[in-house]
Amino acid sequence: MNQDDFFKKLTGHAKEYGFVFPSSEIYDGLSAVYDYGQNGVELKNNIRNYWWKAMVQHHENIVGIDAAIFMHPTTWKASGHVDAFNDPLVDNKDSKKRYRADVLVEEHVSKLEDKIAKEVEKARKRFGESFNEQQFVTTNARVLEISQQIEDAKRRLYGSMESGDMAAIKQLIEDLGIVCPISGTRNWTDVRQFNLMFSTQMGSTAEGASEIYLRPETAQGIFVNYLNVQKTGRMKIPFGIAQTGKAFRNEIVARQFIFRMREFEQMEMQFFVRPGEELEWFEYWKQQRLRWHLSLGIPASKYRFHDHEKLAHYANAAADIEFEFPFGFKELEGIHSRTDFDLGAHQKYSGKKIQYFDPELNQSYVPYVVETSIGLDRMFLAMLSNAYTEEKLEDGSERVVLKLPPVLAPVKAAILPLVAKDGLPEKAREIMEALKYDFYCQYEEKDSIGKRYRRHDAIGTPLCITVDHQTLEDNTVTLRDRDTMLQERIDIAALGSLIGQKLKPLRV
RNA sequence: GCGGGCAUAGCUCAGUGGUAGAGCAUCAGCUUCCCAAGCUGAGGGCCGUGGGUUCGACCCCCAUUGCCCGCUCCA
Repeated sequence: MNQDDFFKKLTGHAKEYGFVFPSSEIYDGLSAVYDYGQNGVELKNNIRNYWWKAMVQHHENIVGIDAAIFMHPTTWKASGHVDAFNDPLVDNKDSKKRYRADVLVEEHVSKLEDKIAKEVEKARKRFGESFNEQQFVTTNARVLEISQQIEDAKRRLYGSMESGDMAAIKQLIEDLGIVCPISGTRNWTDVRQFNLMFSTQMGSTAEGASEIYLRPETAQGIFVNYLNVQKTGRMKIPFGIAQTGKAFRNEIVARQFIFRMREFEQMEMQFFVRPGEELEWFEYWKQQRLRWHLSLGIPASKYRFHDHEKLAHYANAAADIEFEFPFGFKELEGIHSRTDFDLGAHQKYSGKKIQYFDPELNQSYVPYVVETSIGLDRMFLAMLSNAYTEEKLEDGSERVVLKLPPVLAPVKAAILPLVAKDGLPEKAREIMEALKYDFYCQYEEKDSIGKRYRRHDAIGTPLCITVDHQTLEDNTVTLRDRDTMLQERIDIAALGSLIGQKLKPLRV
């Protein structure tokens, strides 16, 4: 099956079985927004819980918070999002390629700088030993002319960026004679600005209202609460603060199902460390986070690290954990060494001293931060796509089964009377009552037993408990395994511990 | 956002310028009872939305929305 067909089947399955619905579908949907259905919300909650337990409850030095989505506007000045998330974009009408307008200008500038370097090299050869580079670049007419062009271009670019004058940037591109590397033409569209942050108004009247943003990342909620948590929790460095929650980005292109949505959920942990030790911790968390993934029993070949060459404005090291989605290896989780950029910026903008007194070193410093940040929706998609399996059975029939890690499966056990009479439903209800406080179980008596098995295969229920006539005689039931379809007869009293056993994560 | 494709029942799809079909699914009854069984019956669609051409449009034309495929960024 090719990637396209597989992905279509996967999204179809997700909808048909109540995992993911297009948002507001009866109104034709809302682009790149999706809703989680009755089974989807269980899977999503289970992933979030599994992460929360591993990060917060299994680490004595990590605590959680739940910060608001609305934050003071200055937060986003300090974080750099107001500036860095404003990309001026321009299309070449002939090649249909899209470029960042500022990058086009900067690349042009670096070409000019190369030209100067070449002039200098030529001159060095010509003058030999007596060559004075400083004197050459300040006097040579050609070099001076190019330098002047560079100066002009930079001044105009940064001036226009600062004032948000998109027309001026387009004029600059035209004046510099920049051509598209693909088509070689100067046939550009207008430069348009895309702010990746959603904004809304806080305050009841339009006049008195102030513009605030919906957070584009949850991390800042942790940074602005650093002092609160450190003091009230008496946290000692190194320590971490974790948070899960919604974030919003007005993506230019948002597609690929729930992989890239405008509203999405992050699971982040910011780990505060001594300056100078951040790269060791960066390595530690890279390995630790991969272990978390592998503990779910997904093959290691599905994961790989991708180290960033180009770093964001706040990072001094960055790596992704990539997962092999149906459409190839894509970023699932990011691990970033964010230095003291964020806390330093908030210290500056807020005027509050954000420092930690380290008794061992007997000195104060702004802590460095190592971030682990995973997309919950992406993890959901990773688990769903890895689990989706179409099997041909020996009798020639087919079944579709979601081989989800049992700990993540929406329903842990289905409780099924073999037939809906002879007192079997009553017995099955008794078992349901006994188990439902520990595990999410579903009772079903409609349709043939085979059909019910297949229905639960399709939503990934790891175990089916079937009550038959023998149950009434000796209190045993059959326990069917989702993956092997094998059944064993066991005592009702043993059900709880057997299900519990099935849900234990791997030790990795 | 730009270019290309698609849009008919819950799902997968047929279909013709003259009032809409199949299989599966759903519901009811009967039958069967350990891996999507059978029989009978029922419900369900202003053919994505809005315009236009036409005596008449699901079909032709235009626009719009959504989805899929490419282009750039990110969790």
